Amino acid sequence: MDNRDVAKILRETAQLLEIDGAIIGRYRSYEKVADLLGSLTERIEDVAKDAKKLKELPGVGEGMAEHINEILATGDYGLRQKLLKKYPPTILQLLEVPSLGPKRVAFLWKKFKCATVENLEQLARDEKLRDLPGFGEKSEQAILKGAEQFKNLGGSGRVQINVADEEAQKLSAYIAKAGEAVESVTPAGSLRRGKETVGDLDLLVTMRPGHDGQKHIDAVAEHILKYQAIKRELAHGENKVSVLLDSGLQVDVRMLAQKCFGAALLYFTGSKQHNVELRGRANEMGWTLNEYALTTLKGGRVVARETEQEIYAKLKLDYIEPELRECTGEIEAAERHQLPTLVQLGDMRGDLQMHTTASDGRNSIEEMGEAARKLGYQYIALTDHSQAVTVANGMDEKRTIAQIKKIRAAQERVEGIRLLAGIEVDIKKNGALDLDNDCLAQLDVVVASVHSFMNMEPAEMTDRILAAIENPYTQIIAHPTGRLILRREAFEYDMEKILAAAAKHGVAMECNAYPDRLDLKDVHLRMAKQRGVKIVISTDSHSTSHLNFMKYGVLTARRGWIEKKDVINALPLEQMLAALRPKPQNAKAKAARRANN
DNA sequence: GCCGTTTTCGGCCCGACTGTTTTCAGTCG
Repeated sequence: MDNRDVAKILRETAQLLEIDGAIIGRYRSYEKVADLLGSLTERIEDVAKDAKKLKELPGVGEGMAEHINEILATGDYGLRQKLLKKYPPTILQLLEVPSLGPKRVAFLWKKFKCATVENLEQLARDEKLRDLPGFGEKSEQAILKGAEQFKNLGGSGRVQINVADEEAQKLSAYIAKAGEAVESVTPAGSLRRGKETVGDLDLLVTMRPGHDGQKHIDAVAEHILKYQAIKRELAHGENKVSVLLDSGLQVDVRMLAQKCFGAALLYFTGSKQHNVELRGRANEMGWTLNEYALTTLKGGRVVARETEQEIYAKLKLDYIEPELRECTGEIEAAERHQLPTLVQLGDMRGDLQMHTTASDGRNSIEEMGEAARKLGYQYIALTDHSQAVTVANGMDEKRTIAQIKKIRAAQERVEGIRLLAGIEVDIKKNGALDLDNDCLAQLDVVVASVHSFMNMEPAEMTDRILAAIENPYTQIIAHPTGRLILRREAFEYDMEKILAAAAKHGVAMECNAYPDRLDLKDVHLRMAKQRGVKIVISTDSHSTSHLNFMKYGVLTARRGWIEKKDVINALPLEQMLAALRPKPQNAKAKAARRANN
């Protein structure tokens, strides 16, 4: 069982306990451990082998340790099963419906034995909810809308980071035009933390001093509500506007005085768990922290509020980058001045995976080179597909050799950037690479990846990737887990074994920056770093515009605590080439190289 | 169920917003 499976069982237990009316602390304790598992880099199965180590996890005591062991041993948990005899499993769906929480769900069950979204919708349509205590006509309407939304979004309701990022940019630009009262518009929330998917968008609007009265705030709110892409207004308070955009993305915009910006940015950036920790720390120091300020517990005197930096400093912490704020050890590291210096977009010197018209890309070698040069890169690798990927017009040995020549010829015409001849060679079902050694030896960069037989048994898939890593021509494993965000699960295999082999053989693991992939993901990148595996951040571009996806790869790497020194393509050309695994050079390849130099 | 330089019992982050209230409960982030 992996951490996610255990976390799911614990989270469901927490939800069922809450519906069942358990006291707050009891279900919170289950929630807390479920959250912890979501970000734990070690496998809980391994941790649990050592009883002492298991109980050292924050929030895991005698009882919880036993429950975890039960889950690992039996695949389920007695209390969860017991609660599911009392309530049907579908009752958990109801919690996903906006405007319904555990109290109302419990009430609807008690009153109507209602446990499905369909049943709920029927009750709302039959106007059976409006006369219930605590309900009314409006809540009935809200439930009806919520049920519809639940069905449309398949329950997930999250969008890829690039979608949220683009919406944020458009809306921010629009809000900035509200007039001179608006000083700045800043995205917070999971978008600022660089999470791979975003549930809803948080925008902070600071008001210019002297223009921050209610009258000005109301005017800005009015302006926002006239934004053309709004599907529905969800809430409108004194300093907050919530809307649903046509794209299905929910946006919360908060207007605030400039002097509170730091406290608000910290608060609304999250994560929730990070904030809880900070507030606890503030309390211990005799202060209280909320979205307006860090203030003294007694007397409410303001200690800090204008910038996040000031607040962290008062809490005796180094500044913590938003991408690290997931409560996975960043606060302890900040206390000990041991935070990593995260890689930045500006550190990137080149891009080592992209496609051209030779396979399934939309642009030529020259066009990709020109576009990359404009981004300030020193080098790129053109890595079209190999023959096994027939749908993408993959190249056999002959075409690959011809493509190398074309790239060398293009280099003559494109100045100011080095064009490296690469390949994205397919890892076949048996782990062999899809092109012969003579061909691979002539390439500057060999990127290997899986595009077929994705549903293999974990042990088989592990062996397959291991074979690819052990092949002396493999330098980079691209999109190592094959996941497509919100669409396809990652391959199941033994990540520990794969990373150990990559470290041993000097094979770099890719952080694929394409926003549908972001693969390796944050947790795996951190595991890779801890094991000394080198990282490559590449866009996998299929057109010149995709080259801009690099920022999402960098964000993901930052969430994995990756530093500039961990990233091969943050190195200048010669050093980057030296950092790639050296390939065996056969006589044919040497001759080909001599002819080119 | 966890946890403790105030506590081994009694708390568990906390404020905004909504809709239903005539002082508050539930939801949300």
